[in-house]
Amino acid sequence: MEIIDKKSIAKILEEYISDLSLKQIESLIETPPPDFEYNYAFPCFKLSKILKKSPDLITQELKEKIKPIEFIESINAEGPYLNFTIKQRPVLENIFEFKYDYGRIREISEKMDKLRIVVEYPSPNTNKPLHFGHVRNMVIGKSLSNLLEYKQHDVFQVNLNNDRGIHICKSMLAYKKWGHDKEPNKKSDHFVGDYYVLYNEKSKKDSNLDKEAQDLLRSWEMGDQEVIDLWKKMNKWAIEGFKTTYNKFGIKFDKEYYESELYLKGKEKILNGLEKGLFEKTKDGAIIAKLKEKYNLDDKILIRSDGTSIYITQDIYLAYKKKEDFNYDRSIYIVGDPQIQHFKWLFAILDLLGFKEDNYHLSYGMISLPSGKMKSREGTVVDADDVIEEVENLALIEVNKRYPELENDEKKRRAEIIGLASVIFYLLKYNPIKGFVFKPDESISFEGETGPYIQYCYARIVSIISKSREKITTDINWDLLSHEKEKFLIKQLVYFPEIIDTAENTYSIHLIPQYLLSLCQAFNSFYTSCQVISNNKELEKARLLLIYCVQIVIKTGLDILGIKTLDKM
RNA sequence: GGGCUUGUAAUCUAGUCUGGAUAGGGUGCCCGGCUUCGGACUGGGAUGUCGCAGGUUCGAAUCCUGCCAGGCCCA
Repeated sequence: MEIIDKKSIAKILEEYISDLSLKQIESLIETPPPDFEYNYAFPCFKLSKILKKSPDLITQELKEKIKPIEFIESINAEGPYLNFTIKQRPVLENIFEFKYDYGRIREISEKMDKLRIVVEYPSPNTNKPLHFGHVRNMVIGKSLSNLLEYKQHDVFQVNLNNDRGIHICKSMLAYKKWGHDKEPNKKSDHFVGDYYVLYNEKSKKDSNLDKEAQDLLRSWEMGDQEVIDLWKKMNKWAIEGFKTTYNKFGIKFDKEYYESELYLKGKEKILNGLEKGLFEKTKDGAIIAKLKEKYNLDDKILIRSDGTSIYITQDIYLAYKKKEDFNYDRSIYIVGDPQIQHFKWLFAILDLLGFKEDNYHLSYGMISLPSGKMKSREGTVVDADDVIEEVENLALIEVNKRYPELENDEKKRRAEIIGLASVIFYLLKYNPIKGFVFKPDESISFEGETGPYIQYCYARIVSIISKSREKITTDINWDLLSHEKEKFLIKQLVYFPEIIDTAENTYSIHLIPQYLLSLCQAFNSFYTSCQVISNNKELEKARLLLIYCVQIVIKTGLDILGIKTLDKM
């Protein structure tokens, strides 16, 4: 067994290039444009500068020096590029042998270090249901967790419920005034959210309400039993409602934190830091962190002059708490980009306190509507559950069109899987840094670069395999996979492990959907020009192996994204 | 006022970290492909000042500087 990837190519080159390190060589290796048959290319421009020779000449010389390698089909000098073509056989043999592990073939064979990683998401407020922005957060958090787990790390998924503060008091006040002790007659987080919207409607006309909400918050802080009971009841509804939505996406938390239990904590850490001279006290008595010199950040107030602490104090506490709970090597926060500054401060202050852990804020852009920002207080949001339901209904219509005779339960099962795939894939295929405008009609589709496109490809493969009477084996005539489409398809398969690797190292989940699209495009193109089942049984066996390998890779990729496959769709 | 970030065809987007082969895809538009394994598919075509202007370089969508526009954060 020979692992085939960029690293393997770099190792070969290392023997012949003394002027560059292995790492440098690896980072120079690139993937040639699609219509080149080569799998990898090494451009010799850098060497040309060092050696003061023309890149073309260096390429030529390298080509002549390099001895034949087991898994390399051919090495080609083309201008300044040294091109490598991989043999097909070891690629398909690796996939066939490693199956689901193919994407982590190095970790499995070389026993890499395991890390303990905490991923925190989606951390909602408990006064209103989840909206589409939360869905983006959830699918990023979930798929990243899946990816890290796939790469053999111990992953702990945690959630921070923002369950206290003025926002929840507003919902509580509205319920108190107009709720008449009703029990939820709909999904319970939506029930709670209705009162939040109601509050904001009423408060436009009645300015006293804001004062009453503040009073309610004060009573809560004083521990007024009646208020606490109401607060508990409504939070329970909200959180129970969320759980149903989390379940849809297969999300389960190892631990849930509650702001109400944390918000007073962290003060001692600050006071401790003050004693050690890490922070400063201003004239009016506030405590601040001076971060300009060391971190090039603005000063940050930690405790106000009236002694009340602010939001960041509890996050400082929570960082320590998570360390205590999970003894992590790395802690990742999935939080939207409005909070970028907040996390810069948080990490700087933690660093100042001597808490030198590997913290990372994975931020993502906000989703807005054609009419502008989503505003939950006005109810102008894309509701998470609504979108999911809508997409599932669309999928049901499609399933109905194709299979009117199916049992209703089966139709629904398929529609749910297809609909979710569409949503998840749509949210994960773009670079998370970009915000975007959600247009319901255009955004969720089943055609083109979509989840169902990938699922369809998978179902086609399943269908062919089930129709063939041949056994899938690596005992095939390797010379038969010579069609241009076959070569191109195998070329895509080679890249899977390093795509997974880059996705992990740079937290770039979107590389996986992008990769699956190119793989499936390659498959569909192969499909239209190459018949698998045929009278030529040797050819059938060879192609069967090929599509079986494609199936494994698709399945592995979709699994990481949290998308289910269907044998029939 | 300070900081972060985005700008690629009608439209959405990959590529930008680490400069390198013809800027890849999708939607929409035009013309094709099912008596062959699933047409949620596929073959071809038209559409580009890679925001603008300089600079660095043999070579810039990619790096640097300035400007313009959007988003966010801080004050």
